Amino acid sequence: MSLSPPVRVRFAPSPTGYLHVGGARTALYNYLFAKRYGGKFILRVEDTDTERSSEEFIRMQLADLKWLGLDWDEGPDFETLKDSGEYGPYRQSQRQDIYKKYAEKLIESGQAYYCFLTDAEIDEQRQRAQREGRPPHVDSPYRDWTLEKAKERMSNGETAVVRFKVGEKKDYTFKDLVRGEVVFPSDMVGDFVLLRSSGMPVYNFCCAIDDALMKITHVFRAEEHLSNTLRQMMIYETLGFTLPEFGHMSIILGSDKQKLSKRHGATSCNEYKERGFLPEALLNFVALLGWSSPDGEEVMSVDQLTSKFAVDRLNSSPAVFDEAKLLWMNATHLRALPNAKIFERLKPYLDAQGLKFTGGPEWQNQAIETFKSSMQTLQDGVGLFTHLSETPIQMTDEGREALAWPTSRKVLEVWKAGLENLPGEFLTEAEFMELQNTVKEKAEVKGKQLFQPIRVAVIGSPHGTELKLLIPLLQKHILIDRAEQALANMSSQ
RNA sequence: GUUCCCUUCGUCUAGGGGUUUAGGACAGCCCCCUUUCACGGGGCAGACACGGGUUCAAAUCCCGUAGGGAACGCCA
Repeated sequence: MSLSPPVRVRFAPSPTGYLHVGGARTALYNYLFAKRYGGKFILRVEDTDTERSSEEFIRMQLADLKWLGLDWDEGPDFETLKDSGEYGPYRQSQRQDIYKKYAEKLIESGQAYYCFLTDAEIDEQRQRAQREGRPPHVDSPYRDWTLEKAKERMSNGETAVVRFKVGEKKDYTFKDLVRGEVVFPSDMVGDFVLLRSSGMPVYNFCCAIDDALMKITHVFRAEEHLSNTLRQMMIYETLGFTLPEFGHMSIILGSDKQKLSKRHGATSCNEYKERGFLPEALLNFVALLGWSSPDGEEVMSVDQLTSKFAVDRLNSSPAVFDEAKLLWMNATHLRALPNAKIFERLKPYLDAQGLKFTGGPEWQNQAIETFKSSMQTLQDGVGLFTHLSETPIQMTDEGREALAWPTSRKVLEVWKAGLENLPGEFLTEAEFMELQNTVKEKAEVKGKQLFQPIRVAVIGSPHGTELKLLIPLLQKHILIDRAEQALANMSSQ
């Protein structure tokens, strides 16, 4: 299916840090919409805030997007930052000539003007307006100055911002794809800044010009931009551009119902990546924050999301980011993967911890098969695989309790002796079962008195993976070392 | 303060006048499976913010109120 004119959507992050999960959702919806209707997904970098933006941040954002698999058709390359696409440059900091040209056009036609108001003056105006119960708009005395007069004042080096001259009061109406008809009275805003005194343009101005010049047909963005739409509509109107369609989705909240922010814990995609979340799970989860599938399905791949995506199922009320559900979503996506794939995904996380394993594909397969039901994240996998490495185990309090049982010493002594008598690098499941039986008879214990001390001597905790599956994954010498260690611990107490 | 947006189980949501004793998912609780922990299976509990209208009929439409959010920046 395709729409005419051809769909062009964009994601326009401002590079002031890692990609936020809210940004990921915005990017995803735009991406899905483009794919669904055979359109183009454009990436534009809104780096006009030179104080907070940096190339480093751009790279971080692009790397996060890349990790999520949300590939863009036009925009900077994620490594070289070199543009591809015919509507570039795609970084606003490199489009200043364009903005300047349009600003001059507006100044010359009297629809914008130079303003010399200082911060202090503006602040005072705002406070007075607040006190008197008026909207805190700037009321510039320079509004009606002639261009000559303003230029004269600037000729001695004084700088000025360029403000848009808001016209006579009227209503601006548009049909929001998510919210339906939205009406803004024009006096909702005062004369707003187009160009900073440094000459650098401001968000609303660039955004309007770029969306128009880049032939963007649909703008899906967060609700916080809803009221910006008014200013952008004014710019579109005076410049004679055709308005794109807008869809403002609800914001994402933290568990305290406040806008999701750092104090809620992880908010950046990168943090979720590091904590071992799968990109497809994170995408699936955020997709459901404000959108639902027509068939009620919840667990979906990006391809399935693409084929089911439609704007009429976008929800306009805010959604709380529930990490418990994300965890479940991640576990579900993880378990759906073939074992070899899971290992492949886990590998970088193991490497990062310096964990090396000599086991081949069959060993890897067995290990994943054994552990996957208790993994929610890849980091859980790291913890589990650590048990299989030479890394010394961490003893839990419960573990110590189990070792303190009167029968535990005998169990471990027999266990260790039995291990030492066995040939080969690894135990087979059958060998383990036999040895466990020997321990049972010689130590005269059964049930948890039998297997919990053994498990503690292997992983440090009485709870965990079934022993007959776990033991064959461990090299015998590691098992012996750990049995010795456990026995040593017992004597020292 | 002004303008705009939002309001269904704890959370994400379905439902958009009668099909609803308001459905599903996560979390919670219980049971089964299980020599532990998980996984898996089954079950229980849990919501239409409030007040007015419109209508034979309202979770659904309208108006208020309350609560939350956004914007009013030389942030985006």
